[in-house]
Amino acid sequence: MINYEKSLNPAQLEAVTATQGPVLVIAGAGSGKTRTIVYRLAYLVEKGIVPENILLLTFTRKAANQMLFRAGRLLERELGSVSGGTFHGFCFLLLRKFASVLGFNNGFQILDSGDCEDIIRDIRAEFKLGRGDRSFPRNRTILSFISKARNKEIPLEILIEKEAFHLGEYIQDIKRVENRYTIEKQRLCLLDYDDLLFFTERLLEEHGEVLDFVRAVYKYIMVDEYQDTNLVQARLASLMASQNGNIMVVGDDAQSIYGFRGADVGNILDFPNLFPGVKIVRLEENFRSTQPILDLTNNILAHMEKKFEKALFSSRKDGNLPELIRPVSDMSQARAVLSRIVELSGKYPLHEIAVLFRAGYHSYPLEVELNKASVPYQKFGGIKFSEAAHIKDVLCLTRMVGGSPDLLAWKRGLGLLPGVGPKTAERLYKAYEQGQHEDLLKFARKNKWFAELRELLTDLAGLENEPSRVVSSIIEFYKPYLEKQHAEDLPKRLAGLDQLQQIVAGYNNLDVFLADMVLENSDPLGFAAREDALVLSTIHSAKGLEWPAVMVIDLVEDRFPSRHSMQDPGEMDEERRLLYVACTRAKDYLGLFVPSSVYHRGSGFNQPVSESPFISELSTPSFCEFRENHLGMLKTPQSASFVRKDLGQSAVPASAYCKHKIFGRGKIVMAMPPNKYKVNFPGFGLKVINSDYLEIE
DNA sequence: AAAATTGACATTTTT
DNA sequence: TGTCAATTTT
Repeated sequence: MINYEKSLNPAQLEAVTATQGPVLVIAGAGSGKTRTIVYRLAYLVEKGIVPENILLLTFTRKAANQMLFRAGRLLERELGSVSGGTFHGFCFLLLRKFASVLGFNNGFQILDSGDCEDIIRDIRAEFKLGRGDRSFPRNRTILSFISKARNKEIPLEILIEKEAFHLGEYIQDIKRVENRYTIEKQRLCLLDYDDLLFFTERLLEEHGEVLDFVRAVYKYIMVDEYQDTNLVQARLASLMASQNGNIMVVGDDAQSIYGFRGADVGNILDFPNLFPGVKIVRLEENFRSTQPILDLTNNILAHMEKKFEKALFSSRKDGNLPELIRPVSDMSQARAVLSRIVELSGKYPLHEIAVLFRAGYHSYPLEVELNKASVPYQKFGGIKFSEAAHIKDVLCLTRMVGGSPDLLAWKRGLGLLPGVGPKTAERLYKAYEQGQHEDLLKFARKNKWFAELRELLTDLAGLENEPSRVVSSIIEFYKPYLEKQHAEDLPKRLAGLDQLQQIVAGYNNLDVFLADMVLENSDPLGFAAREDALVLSTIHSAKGLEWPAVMVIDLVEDRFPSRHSMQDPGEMDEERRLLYVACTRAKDYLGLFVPSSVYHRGSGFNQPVSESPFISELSTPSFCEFRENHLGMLKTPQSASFVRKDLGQSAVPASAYCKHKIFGRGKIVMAMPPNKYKVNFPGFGLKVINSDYLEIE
């Protein structure tokens, strides 16, 4: 038996043991949210609930797997029979099971964003929209507005009026595209991400027997990261749970960072109205970060326009102040980060150090430095593995193996063959769809590459349950094309194909594999993070994770907050929450980097940039500041330390960050520490510059 | 109709 | 940085 009282604090215990009826858990960052869910899973099973009756919806499948693994370890049994995953993944499985109910007799395919763009491109060509008009919105832009309008459930024209006024003149054209897009998807049995959710809702609402089935199976529902659900997801959850009301949702409004995708903080705030009699539990004790780090994050939160009071406190009272480092440029920033990493790696293994940033490309200069220094790293976020051109090629060829016709896959797959372009590909597809095999045969006699592909597809037909064999054959077929097309970075791409083979080895069904490749962005090598690699990640992909040492880079205007968000105060708040999420990932060390200039593509020079307003607005310095001198690097005294006045004699080992090689010589300007700290730099002169800064000579 | 070439351009975040 | 669309050549 598990001793819950001993392992959990009172609030956590309350959330764990409230198994009947609706529960809302407001879980501050680092408050043991995952622990609570894990123990609750175990508790339910110990109380005799059959694992099959539990549904755990999380933001990534990786998170779900981890929780199931940990609960299983507590119980000393496998919990694989709990259903867990993302909303989208769950919806896919449900729709697949009941595809025929919705009229998809030959199944359906899931579209990734590249597929969707292809459809939009065709529609634009057909309507001859935006020919020669350079300001006509890009396909990607059109698509993102269509999706956003759907997610927010507001008409497209209103969304565009509100968020993209400059596109006003194109509203009618975009609406035409939207209509056609919907029709086209239906015709080809294709579902995009949003369709998965809306079709599932329709399935449950219009088919009572399906709803009854779902309710009978999933008697206990838990939803993690509820602050990032959108309207239809919230409706799905309540639809499935409303009969017996055994639903627990967990979230933190301060960490809502997916508004751009239609996530609605209102969901978590409205939950009590949706389920009257809900039990509300607040987890406010932070087990992750040291108090100086929490002081900084509370400081960030204090500037929120819309404030929800939250009093996070830590039992880890000691610890270093977060540091703020101002390198002269982004290149210099990369070197400074590298130098910190080298130093931190004496204390922590590489995979316990993370560098976080706002957008995928912000890490490029750093990646160059890491490669030069042969520091292994693993990057999360940015481009999706399955959307890299070569992976996508292989996946499309694989899609052609399944029996059901798939126009997009045919177009891309056949387009690889010499002598075949869009027109021919479409012609061949039509022939295939209508069973005119003679036409295909005729072309095969003319084009040996097509003949070869046809033969391969025939050989692989019927191997739906051995996806691994299918994919390896496809890869062998594809390799010559890869060599021809991507000769420059061949080794990297070949390695990617190897990875793909490793991934597919874990599947026994081709369709499920293909769907997962579209639905599962997280790490390509499964849920085992590499043990020996530094972590680079966008902040969005860092959600829910934690590291002993965290660095946040590019805290400058236009990058963080992103230039796009500057107009709307609501989006500004979301950016601020994003910084909050980034900083609350840190357990012991937090480093914030503000380069004074960044490389500007257009001019080819470094342009000066000002610091992020989120840094300027921090009222009292919650950090120790270092400024890089233009003459070179600065050296800090090794014996420097901060002494907490209220702790008497015991010195805080601030020297840990005062001996960096990058700070080679010159002067240091640092922030005046908060009142309760006293600076102690033996052997060095301290000069007060103003009420905010000290200079050390 | 397909392939090669040029020229412009735009870059958040993710299921 | 590479991606995307328009243009020219095969």
